[in-house]
Amino acid sequence: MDMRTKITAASERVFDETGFAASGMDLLTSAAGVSTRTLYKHFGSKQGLVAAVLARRHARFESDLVAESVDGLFAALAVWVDTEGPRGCLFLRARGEGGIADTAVLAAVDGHKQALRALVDRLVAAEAGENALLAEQIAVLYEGATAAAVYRGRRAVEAAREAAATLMAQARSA
Amino acid sequence: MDMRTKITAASERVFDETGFAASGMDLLTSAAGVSTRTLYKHFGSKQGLVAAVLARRHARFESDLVAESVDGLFAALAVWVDTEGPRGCLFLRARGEGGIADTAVLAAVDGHKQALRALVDRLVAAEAGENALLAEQIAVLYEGATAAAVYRGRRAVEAAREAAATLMAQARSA
DNA sequence: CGTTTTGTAAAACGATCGTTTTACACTTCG
DNA sequence: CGAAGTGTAAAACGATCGTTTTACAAAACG
Repeated sequence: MDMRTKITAASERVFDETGFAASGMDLLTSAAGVSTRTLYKHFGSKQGLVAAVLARRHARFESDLVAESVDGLFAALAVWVDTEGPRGCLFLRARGEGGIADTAVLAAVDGHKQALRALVDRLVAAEAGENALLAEQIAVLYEGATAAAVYRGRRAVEAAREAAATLMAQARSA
Repeated sequence: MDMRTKITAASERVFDETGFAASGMDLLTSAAGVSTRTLYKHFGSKQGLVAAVLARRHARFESDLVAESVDGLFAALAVWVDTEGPRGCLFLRARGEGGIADTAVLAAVDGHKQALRALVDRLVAAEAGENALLAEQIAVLYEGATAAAVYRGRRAVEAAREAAATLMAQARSA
């Protein structure tokens, strides 16, 4: 495993569990098992590391969420919540912390959300035809399941999954 | 206006716009127009101020969201987003920052979310009878609208509102 | 073999953090 | 009047922050 992967993998976990601002460089380097100097050689700054972690998160998101249906999207989210734990959307959390939300971070958040939206659009269109409102509703359900799972756990994802199925069926029959 | 209100009102805005960890005490005191000493006399610590701000937020939430229907709940959220701006749920953001999420903060988050859930339960029961799954779905839509509005704006709230209406109608006719 | 690269360990940098303290002004009220 | 209470202004506290630097080890490669 190369250094960049080793460091971003460990940092992703630390940021996710501890928060961005609250994760100091000492914690990040010791979690990755590398020296301060090595980390700075590869990422330049903490903001650079944050951007790299968000890029990794997005790549992981895209490889894990290979859903071919709206229902499969929520099934994949349920698996993610079970295996990674329910800690909300890391992109929105980064954005919400403001102090670390520089231009690169904001661009990473926008890119991720646009990709997610494009996926939802495609799945909805395949099952119920082009329907911008329905796609927005499914996307809101997905976002809500991610956020609500933080304090409601698996139930939130399952409820969102069933709500999505109801909305899709309703749109298909109309 | 008494000191506690003056300080918590200004701090709520600062925390919301800047993030918790990224808002230093200097920024908070100057935004409130008070001295460092006065702030510490009233709140003891930054964590104490955060807890007081979350308590104020919850009180404001309860007085603004006097909804008597599920649809009214989303209508009130639309007004909130229009007037306050879409910056996500302040409670989940506080929780997500980890570094400031002490026991008091976690308790404030839980209390707020349980109150929100109780409100949804009551509104759903009044319109469609006791229905735990439906209430969970409406709550997820509400949470999703709050989160998605950060990058989708008003549209997310309107989509959630219509999705909730569809789910409520479906449940009422079943 | 000698140089370059890539890494570690650890000290040190200035800046900023949350917090405390010192010193002083203005009410309030017995 | 005089004491207590509440406020401001500003310096200073030690701790920690992100970052840079110094010193050195081990492998890679011409």
